[in-house]
Amino acid sequence: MTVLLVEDDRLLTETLVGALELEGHRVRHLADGVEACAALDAPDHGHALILLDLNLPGCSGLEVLETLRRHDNDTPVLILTARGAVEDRVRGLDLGADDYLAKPFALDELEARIRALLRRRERHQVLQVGSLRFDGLAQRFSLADAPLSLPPREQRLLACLMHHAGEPVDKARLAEEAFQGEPMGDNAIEVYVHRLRKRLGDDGVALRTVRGIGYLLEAT
Amino acid sequence: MTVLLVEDDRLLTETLVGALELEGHRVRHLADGVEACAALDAPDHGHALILLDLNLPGCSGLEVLETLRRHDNDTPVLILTARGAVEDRVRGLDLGADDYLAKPFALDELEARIRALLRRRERHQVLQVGSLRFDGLAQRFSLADAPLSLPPREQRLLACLMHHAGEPVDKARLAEEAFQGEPMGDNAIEVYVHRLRKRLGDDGVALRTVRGIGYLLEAT
DNA sequence: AGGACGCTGACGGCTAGCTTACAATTCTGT
DNA sequence: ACAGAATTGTAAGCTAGCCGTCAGCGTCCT
Repeated sequence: MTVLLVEDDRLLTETLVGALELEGHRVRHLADGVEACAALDAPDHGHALILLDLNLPGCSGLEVLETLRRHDNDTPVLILTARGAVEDRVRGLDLGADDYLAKPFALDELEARIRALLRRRERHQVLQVGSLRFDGLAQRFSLADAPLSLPPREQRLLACLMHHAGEPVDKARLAEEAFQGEPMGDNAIEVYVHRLRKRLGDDGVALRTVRGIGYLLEAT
Repeated sequence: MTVLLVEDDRLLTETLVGALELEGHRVRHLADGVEACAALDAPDHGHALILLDLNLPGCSGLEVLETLRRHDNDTPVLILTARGAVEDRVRGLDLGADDYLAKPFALDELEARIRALLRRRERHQVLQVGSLRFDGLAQRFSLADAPLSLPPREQRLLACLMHHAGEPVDKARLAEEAFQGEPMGDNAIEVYVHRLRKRLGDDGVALRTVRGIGYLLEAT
């Protein structure tokens, strides 16, 4: 899962992207409020955390946040705001932001808050479908109580399917959530699904294809 | 199912009622907050959707909404509010409204939101006719407790028929709702109905034809 | 009877999805 | 740094089964 950074200051953006990637996060960046609203329009957009500047071109960060919460999306949001803009901060928290940080801030401080938010989130993330389990904290899978090691892309794909276990997920969505817009061949998803199926075998969990719709993970 | 419109502006009301009925909705209208509270007092008031103006005589729309949710009623609510009344809007969403629209708005926009809300609702609904069930979330059918896998067009056709179970649906409507204006032979619906009948067999549900009118799905 | 409407089975084009193979890239251990 | 292994992206062929159409037949109404 990636971190979404919504920030228009170019210098700060570069600093943050660098620092976050060094910490091992994958980062997606948007500089415009309208763009951000659009990107967050899908019910599940595949971000683990959103860093949100309130002072944006296009539409304000508060509107972005409002849009997000209106979609019943509870992705943790950390607000970045100018020191002294108390009012905005308060409104942000009212709208369901999870934390805030006043600029300028120390990078260490930011990283600590991010870790805290992600930990809080992931602790809830032990998913199970049939005999397949996913430990969100350790980012590891096990199948029939045996650890299952997967290459990164297959991990992300499977995690995404587990998140939506029991309901079909269409390919476009899988591509977006698991591979975050990285360019890819038109049958890449199919190939990965094929590889995943080989690994999963027939051990109490099935990756069914729903023709014309997408794929669906379910217990057997 | 009907749409309930709670709105005191007479002109707007007339426009909306006209537009909604043109879209095929049955509309009930109340102009007063107190009346609305009373009407929504029953746990199931039989409305599919509520369009709620916040600025009402009697008692405010927010109170209506609060009443509604206090009764554990999760009917989708779309708030209509004056542009700029951000605070009310936010409170509305907090109280469990599903969406809002700032006046003045384009009718197209309203209709799009309504469709979205109703669709979202349907997606989480489980329909049942005789021994035939449709799980809206998983987009899957089961017949006599056995999973029934259908090709996409047949799925859409059957879903549409189940949605109007017990009442006849004419072919033009089926074509429109299930196939969304895609071009098709004049015989296509009949062929699909035929294929569906073969799959459904005689397992407690029948797809009767009402000559000159259309088709009708019912339990046997 | 005659016509309109609906039913049914069959056929062929076509597309979505599956599978395999292979080259490019990245990872890993020495 | 190097070789070998694993992962990744792409292409190509294959298949099942969906989709649309048609022609022929049955059924209902007047």
